Amino acid sequence: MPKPKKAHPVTARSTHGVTVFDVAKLAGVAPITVSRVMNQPDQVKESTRLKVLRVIEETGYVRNQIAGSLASNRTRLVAVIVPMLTNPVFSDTFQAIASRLAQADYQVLLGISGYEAAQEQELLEVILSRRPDGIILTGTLHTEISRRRLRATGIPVVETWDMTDDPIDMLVGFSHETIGERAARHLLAQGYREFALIEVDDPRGMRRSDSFIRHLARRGIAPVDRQTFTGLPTLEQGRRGLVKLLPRLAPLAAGASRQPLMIFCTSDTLAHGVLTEAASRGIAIPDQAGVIGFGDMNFAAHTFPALSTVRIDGGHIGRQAAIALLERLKDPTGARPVAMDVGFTLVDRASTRALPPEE
Amino acid sequence: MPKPKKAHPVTARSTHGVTVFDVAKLAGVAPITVSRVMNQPDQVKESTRLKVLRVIEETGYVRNQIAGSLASNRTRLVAVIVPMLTNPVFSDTFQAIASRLAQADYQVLLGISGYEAAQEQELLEVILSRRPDGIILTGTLHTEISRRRLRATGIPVVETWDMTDDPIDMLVGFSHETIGERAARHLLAQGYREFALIEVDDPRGMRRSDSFIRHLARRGIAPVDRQTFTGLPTLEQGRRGLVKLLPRLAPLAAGASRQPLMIFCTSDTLAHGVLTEAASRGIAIPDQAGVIGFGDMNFAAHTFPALSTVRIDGGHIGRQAAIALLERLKDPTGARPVAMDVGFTLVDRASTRALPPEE
DNA sequence: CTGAAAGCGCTAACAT
DNA sequence: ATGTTAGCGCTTTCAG
Repeated sequence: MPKPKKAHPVTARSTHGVTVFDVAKLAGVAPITVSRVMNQPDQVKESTRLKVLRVIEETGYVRNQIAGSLASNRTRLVAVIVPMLTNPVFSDTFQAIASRLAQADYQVLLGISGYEAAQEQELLEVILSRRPDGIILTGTLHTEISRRRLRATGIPVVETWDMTDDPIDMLVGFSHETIGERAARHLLAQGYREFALIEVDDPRGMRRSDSFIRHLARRGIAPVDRQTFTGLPTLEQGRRGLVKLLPRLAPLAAGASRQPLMIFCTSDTLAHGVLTEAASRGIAIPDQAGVIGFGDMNFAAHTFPALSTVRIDGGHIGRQAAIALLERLKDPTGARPVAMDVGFTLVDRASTRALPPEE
Repeated sequence: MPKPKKAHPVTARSTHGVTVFDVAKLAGVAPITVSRVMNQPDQVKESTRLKVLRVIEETGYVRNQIAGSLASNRTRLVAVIVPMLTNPVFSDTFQAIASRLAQADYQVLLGISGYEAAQEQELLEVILSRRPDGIILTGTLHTEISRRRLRATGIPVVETWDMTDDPIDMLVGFSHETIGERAARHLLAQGYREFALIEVDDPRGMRRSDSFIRHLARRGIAPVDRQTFTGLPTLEQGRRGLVKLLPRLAPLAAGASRQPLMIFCTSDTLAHGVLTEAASRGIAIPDQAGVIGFGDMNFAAHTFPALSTVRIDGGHIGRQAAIALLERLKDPTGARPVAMDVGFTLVDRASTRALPPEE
């Protein structure tokens, strides 16, 4: 007598669940046919398909994707690493990615890196062990080990929120350098001639700053007063930044006629702090000083005065990243390189203004 | 001659990767020992452990959690379903959950329900097929099928952002009814005697509204002018809501002395719309009308005037939910029921004020 | 269009 | 402290 299989002993091994074998037996077909009903329904005759579907319904069978993934070597899982979800620009990106991928029956595995390349590397280790079909990263600043590992796996990767000449694989973002330069051009065109800068020591933001200053220097404006803080940007730092810049504003307070100072902040949060401190000190924005931020966070339009800023469309980045990845997953062989610049928008609100031409 | 195993043929079946067998052979141990080095390092003698770790390092072995999960029937995956990530309160909750779980070596699988119980049910299907070790849901409004399925699986479930007498399993949230009542009490104590309500047809928000009105009625104040809109709350709806309430404000505009109208909004976004419309019409807040919102979204403190509201600490909910789940996962047998009310805070800002006692 | 056989890579259970 | 055996539940491959 052959030993009975599927005895469902109560151990950690068994899930007591209905399996394809159970469904197959009840439907009078082979397990593989049940599998086909779920994965390639077109290849199954309608009558058989309906029969199987009815049994699935009756038994309450829930497929086991774990087993399926192991056998097929595809997980329908995409891992997304984001620095921080409490920043609305990233949650927009993430939501867009998840929505677009869900439409194509992919699920999203989240990792939060906290802006740390080292933490990202650890996350990647865990993530790779789950064999995602694709990976979407934020930024292009990864450890060399991360880059090597990712390239070695051959898993499609999309880097977002930045541009680089040496992407791991695909790329959807914008150029921090271009933002710095375009902002400088724009503010010069508006008539500003005096500049200061408030930033935190985030490398991406500093690339905007550097580019901003570089362009000003080319136009003969240097040096720029640069207040650099440490860590994630806070309102408090913006306030302190303005306090440090007070000497630059003093001459006007004394009645001397002069151009307003333009304060370039690498984050809306810092800029918001500047506005707050200015209000508390009776410094008139934009008359005594102009302020521009970065991100167009949801409060930017509602500060007083409303904040001029650089808008990044996080949702758009997410959608494009998802689309690029899906394209590749659909046709892994036709791997054209993807490097999409989604650009940005300079948003003029009340915290800056066009100045009358100089005498 | 025995047929050779592990020939790594180039097919969809093989991943060409290093496996535990390869590592085991090179380290001169059995595969299970390699497994133990990764999962129960304490059970392996230090010398063997180091030997195995070195081989792992040298070969660049990346473990396959898919296979591990199938064999051990544990995935170290927690599924989280959120209505919408672009709402900061939910991204706070989600981030807190992901961070806390990551500390305990669990990864997070995201699902976005778009506030739809039907969509949630479909998501659940996909999610259950991945056999998560735990599930965290937003709200308690699920389809009956979802509830049954979840109970049937025996997977630990945490419902959040609400209270109910009949949870699926664990519960971490607050009572919408209590909020309505407490808000009514508070505003009555401040001296308000006339009330209106702007809401959207979200069931959770309407439970706050109903409770608010019920309490006012008990104090002899009825009926309350109730403006109900459809869909997700927008600033625009708030503006239109105030327009509809203009007749209630007219007598005061005509010079008659009377109490300001108190406008209870089920969302900060609606309340913000009211403030915006009021500003554009020269209606004085809080003198002619008081406004209170819900959520304490990040703009609430920065509107003009600053918005009074009901604060929910989304991060706290997320952390507590994660902790409750981890506790259960650590000791599945000692399953005490969890039903934690995290409460809320009434935040008084400039859009409401204590009125002088009536004559 | 359907099926039989053979794993995918790992770990539970039971030795030793 | 380590090893042997036997799957976990599905899908690829190769035949009909």
